[in-house]
Amino acid sequence: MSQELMKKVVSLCKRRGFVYQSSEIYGGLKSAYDYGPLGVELKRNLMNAWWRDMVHRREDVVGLDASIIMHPRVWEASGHLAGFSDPLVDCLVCKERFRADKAPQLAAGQPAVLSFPDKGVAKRMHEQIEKQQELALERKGTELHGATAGDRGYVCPNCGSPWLSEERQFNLMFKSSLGATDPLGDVASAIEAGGLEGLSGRELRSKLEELTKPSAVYLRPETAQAMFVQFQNVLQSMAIKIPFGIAQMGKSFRNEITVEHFIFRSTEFEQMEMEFFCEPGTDDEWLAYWKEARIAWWRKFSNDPDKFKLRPHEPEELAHYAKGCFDIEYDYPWGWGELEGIANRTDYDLQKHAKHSGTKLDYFDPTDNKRFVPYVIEPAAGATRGVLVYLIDAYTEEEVATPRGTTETRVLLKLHPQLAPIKVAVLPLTKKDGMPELARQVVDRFFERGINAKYDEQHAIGKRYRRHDEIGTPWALTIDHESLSDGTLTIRDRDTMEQRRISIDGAVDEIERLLRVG
RNA sequence: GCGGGAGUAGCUCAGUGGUAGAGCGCGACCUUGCCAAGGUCGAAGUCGCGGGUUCAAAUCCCGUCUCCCGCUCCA
Repeated sequence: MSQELMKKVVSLCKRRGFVYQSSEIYGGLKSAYDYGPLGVELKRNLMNAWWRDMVHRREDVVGLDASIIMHPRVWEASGHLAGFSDPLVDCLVCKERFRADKAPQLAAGQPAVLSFPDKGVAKRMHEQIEKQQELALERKGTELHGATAGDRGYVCPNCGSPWLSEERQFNLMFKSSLGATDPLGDVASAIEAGGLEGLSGRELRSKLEELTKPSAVYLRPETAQAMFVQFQNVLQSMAIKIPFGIAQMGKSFRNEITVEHFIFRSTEFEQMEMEFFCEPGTDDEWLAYWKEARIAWWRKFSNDPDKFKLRPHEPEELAHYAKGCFDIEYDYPWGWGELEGIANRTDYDLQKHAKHSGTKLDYFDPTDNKRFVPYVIEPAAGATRGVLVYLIDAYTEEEVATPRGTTETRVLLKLHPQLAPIKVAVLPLTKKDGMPELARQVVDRFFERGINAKYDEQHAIGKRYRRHDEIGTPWALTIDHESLSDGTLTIRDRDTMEQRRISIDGAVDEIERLLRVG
């Protein structure tokens, strides 16, 4: 059922020009998507709404648009260079994949007991292990006895098996090289000079890294670090006082271990992040403030506010630098999942960058002659996730009666008018009697006011209504015979399908009014 | 990355070795004129890609890419 919903949304996205797979004619590129003519409008509307509410409508938040490639030492300081490579291991018995550092610790030589969900599985695994490992085990119900832990010092968290694959490093940041000369040239020279002969795999790797390091740069895995790195510049150039925030929207890149759920988790994604700098001691209040403000913001544009919830992080779940954290989760078709994280990052980032850069990153409060390193509350939202959430939220099917006495399914996107790609469709009832000409004049009035309107005369009127329902156009204005004589037109509501007459001269003002109300 | 499923027209899918199909959608025209109406005609497919088996492959085999589900990670 819910998987059906996801399929329908994905299909509609392609059919109606919201989201296409990247490089599709070349077979597609894994986890890369392009936003089509309607998708780009939806995404921009969402991001502009965020910017408007987070920056323009507040005195205490300013914007930033930093470069995607920053000094590589930024990522040393932030911990991303180290922390983004977690050793992962596969269980050779049950095929579970897990993080080595989070697996149950068991000293070498200790008895390792394997356990499985039922006897059938246990029996099958028993035979498989004895065949593969040439080792006799004893089966007691769902458990297998007689194995011992290896030198690795841990066992599979799922079944308890000591038979594990090699630890594999996953480099989650996208690496590139800065400069017009190819760093592989240096590697080639080193090989020619014989400098790489006789090295072990590990030594060779570190040597190659050393050779390529001078030109190595990374695509940012999050937009946040730029706000810390530019903290001092913003503070000084804007004459702004704490508490204040720096907001930024933009692309980030992560080599995720697994990408999934359409645009939910992709290697290239778009974020809307804000770092709110406050005095230590006020951080708990600000975390409470921002988590409420942020979930209210998401709910504002939704048809189903109950599908958003705040989930506090368990202490053991918290990132090492975070003092407290709330996720805003959405009830996706596959279950609850993250949409935004609001974290109390303490002074961790500013301290780190101060130390690594040798620059003081603190704040002097002139009112009480106090100097301190601010704490940071970070509401970090996924913009591309937001697009997906509102598409799912908006997708609606309803049974409607036809004039022929049958019923049929009407598909509509109940997008919030401020998010809808096209705000208003202007339709001549027929292609005759000067209706198209008058309708075009009406569209021009919307163009002049910068409202995305669409003239449409193709097919019968009912079909045009339905097509605009499907792309979420909230209002349709129809020029009919009366329009020609009395200067009025009908305005049709997407959700109720109800119509009323308004004056043509007042149409633009009316849509602007509805857009503000909506 | 590992395990499972899938890829045929824009979309949804049928087609299991013998001339690539349907519905919807799309385009033109006729008719109608306020909720996917009817009619006529039409365009559209590297059957994901590459290789192999075969007289013959969408169909069988191998490889590969992509998508979906699970594990894991995160905005």
